[in-house]
Amino acid sequence: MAKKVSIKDIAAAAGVSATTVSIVLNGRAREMKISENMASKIEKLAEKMQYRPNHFAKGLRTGKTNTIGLIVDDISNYFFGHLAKVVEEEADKKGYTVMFCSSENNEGKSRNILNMLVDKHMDGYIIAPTTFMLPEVEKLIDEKRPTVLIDRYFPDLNSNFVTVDNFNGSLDAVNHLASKGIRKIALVTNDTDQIQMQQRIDGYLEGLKKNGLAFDKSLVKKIPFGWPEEKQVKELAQFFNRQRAGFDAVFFTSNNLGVAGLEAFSNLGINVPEQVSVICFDDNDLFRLGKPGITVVSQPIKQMAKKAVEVLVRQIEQSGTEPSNIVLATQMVERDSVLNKSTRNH
Amino acid sequence: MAKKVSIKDIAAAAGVSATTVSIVLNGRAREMKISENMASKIEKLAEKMQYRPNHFAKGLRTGKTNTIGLIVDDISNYFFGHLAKVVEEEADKKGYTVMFCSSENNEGKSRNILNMLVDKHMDGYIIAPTTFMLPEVEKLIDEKRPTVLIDRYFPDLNSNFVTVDNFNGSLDAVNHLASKGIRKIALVTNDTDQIQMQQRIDGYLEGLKKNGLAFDKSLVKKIPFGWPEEKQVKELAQFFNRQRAGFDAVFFTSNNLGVAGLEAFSNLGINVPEQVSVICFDDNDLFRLGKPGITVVSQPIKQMAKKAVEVLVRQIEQSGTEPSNIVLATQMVERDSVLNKSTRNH
DNA sequence: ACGTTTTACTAAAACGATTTAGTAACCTTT
DNA sequence: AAAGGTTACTAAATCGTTTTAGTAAAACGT
Repeated sequence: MAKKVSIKDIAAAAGVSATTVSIVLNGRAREMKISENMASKIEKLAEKMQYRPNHFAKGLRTGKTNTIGLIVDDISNYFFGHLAKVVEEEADKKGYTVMFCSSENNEGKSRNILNMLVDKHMDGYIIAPTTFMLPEVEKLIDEKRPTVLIDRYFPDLNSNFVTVDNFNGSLDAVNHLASKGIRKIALVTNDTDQIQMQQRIDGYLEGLKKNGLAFDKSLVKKIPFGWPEEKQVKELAQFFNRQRAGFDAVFFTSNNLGVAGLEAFSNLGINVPEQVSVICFDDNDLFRLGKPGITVVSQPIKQMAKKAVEVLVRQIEQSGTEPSNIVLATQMVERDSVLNKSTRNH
Repeated sequence: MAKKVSIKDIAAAAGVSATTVSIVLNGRAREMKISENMASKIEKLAEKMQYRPNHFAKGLRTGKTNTIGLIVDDISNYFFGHLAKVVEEEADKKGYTVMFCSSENNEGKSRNILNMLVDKHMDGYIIAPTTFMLPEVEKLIDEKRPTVLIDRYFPDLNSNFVTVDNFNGSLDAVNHLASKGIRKIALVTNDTDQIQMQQRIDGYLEGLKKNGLAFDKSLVKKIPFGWPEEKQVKELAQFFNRQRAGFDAVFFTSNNLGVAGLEAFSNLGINVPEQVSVICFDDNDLFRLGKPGITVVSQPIKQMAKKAVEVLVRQIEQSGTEPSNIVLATQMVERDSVLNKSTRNH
């Protein structure tokens, strides 16, 4: 059971003090006027003795962990899973590991998670914040801890964030539907008051207005966040069934709502796009490869993650930079879920 | 800028020594004969002063982090994403957070990751090991670090693991196809020598044999692991095109191969199941909700994750338990991707 | 050849907890 | 009332680093 080698063991082996070893292994040999000979001797010894610095001791002195905390709603969600992957990749490139937690959009859990991460001294935080987290996030920023919000943000909080242009994305979607002669567009969204959802709804409203379409409250369905999928499907099936004649298209504001919606249509025997057109904010494998392909407003996930890590690491390594507010463009990806009605209408 | 409160601050406020405070806050007051009065006074003070123990100092003394490391191939993959989610949930219930890394089935990265995690003193490890990781995993176990392998394992290594019955899952798949009168079954798998893939292949082979079907080497396609999806699709399209007449069904040994395969069929204009039947090991949203629904051998992801955490935490908290080898059953989920040919043949 | 600078290091404190080895003061017991 | 036990604490060491404040010896400038 080879005992862990410490800096002292190396010091003893090299016949010098721990200080010298520490200096050399932190690459400050030149700066601290340690002789070339001694430096390379120590480096070789460290290598040979398989020295690995003790993370706790180092952290205790320096406060650094080389770890960033990532908080998302749900790691198993297509969007967040892919986000997380790129965050991890990019972080790794810059020498950081990532600790992730799912908030499940749950008040208690959101808070606990953040406290836990702070206790564990993350060097920085990338957070898709739930609305409950406002006080905690505020505190984080007050305390000058490097933080980047992602996917959504708090309008009244001056923080780093990376989002997409939700408003124009939704507007594009409605314009697209309208351009195909569709006039009755239902909206399926969730009941969180997260800003990105609000913006998507606003985009929808603006789209209706711009295209001279009436807003019909009965065509808006809000699904409580966090419901299990089957429950969402049931609820949507009921809604669709009740409003059957009332709409020609449905705009879903998130990819998991879209999935539930498609399942509901399938259960009801409603065909897409023959009986109803569908468009969804955010993409996934099902939309891309399923039959029919679902037309979506796709988000540049990779870019979002990359930017977030970039901004965060910059902030970690040279604090005091101004908050970056990054808003990326979405992209409409036309597939087969929207039927052209304009021939009929015009 | 409120300075962090330490145990000493509380000690000072309570007029006692740091020792006493430490004892009380670790719940050992009774055991150590600290008076009720003093104990509750200290607890109240800790609360009021918002004391949070320093993770590094604690770790330095005790070696514990309350963190478990999770290594998967790719967190954005449906299977691993869902696995990770449940791991996180279960770990959270038991007071642990999880740090995750994607190995990307890459030799260098696999090793680095594991070293990094060990450096950061995870209390335990849940690993979907790449074959390269054998030496590292061996070392982990030698050093008595709590470790559970998941999804796959090393046959020659006596370790905890949680897998599914890959052999019988595949056998079921082939039996199912055969029962529908299908006789020419192609196999699409990857080129890793991970045991779960090997077992799935073995199950396929056994299935052929049991059903009196000839093994045709030209109907087996191995896709190099880690190729970008488009490349996989191209390669598969080529393969399918070349062997067009040679097979009636394809058995995919993993869910991402299945996705690529469906895309290839779609690109070639080949219809499932009219022109080719499809069955896949492992499920996802596309298979479940796409048209046609894909018949799959589904894995009990939740259960796997739960078991893994359970076994790991047991090992962490009372070391010296015998390794658990847990093999869970798979389940065939019949959908619409397999055409019944038996009426024609018999 | 004298004072100053530079070189090449080191001793000890500090980070914030836990743990070991005590020790007064009080309480029993005989 | 002396011996022994219990109660309710504490001082100091320790974990493994980094950092501050040195110091002896060599080199340099004049």
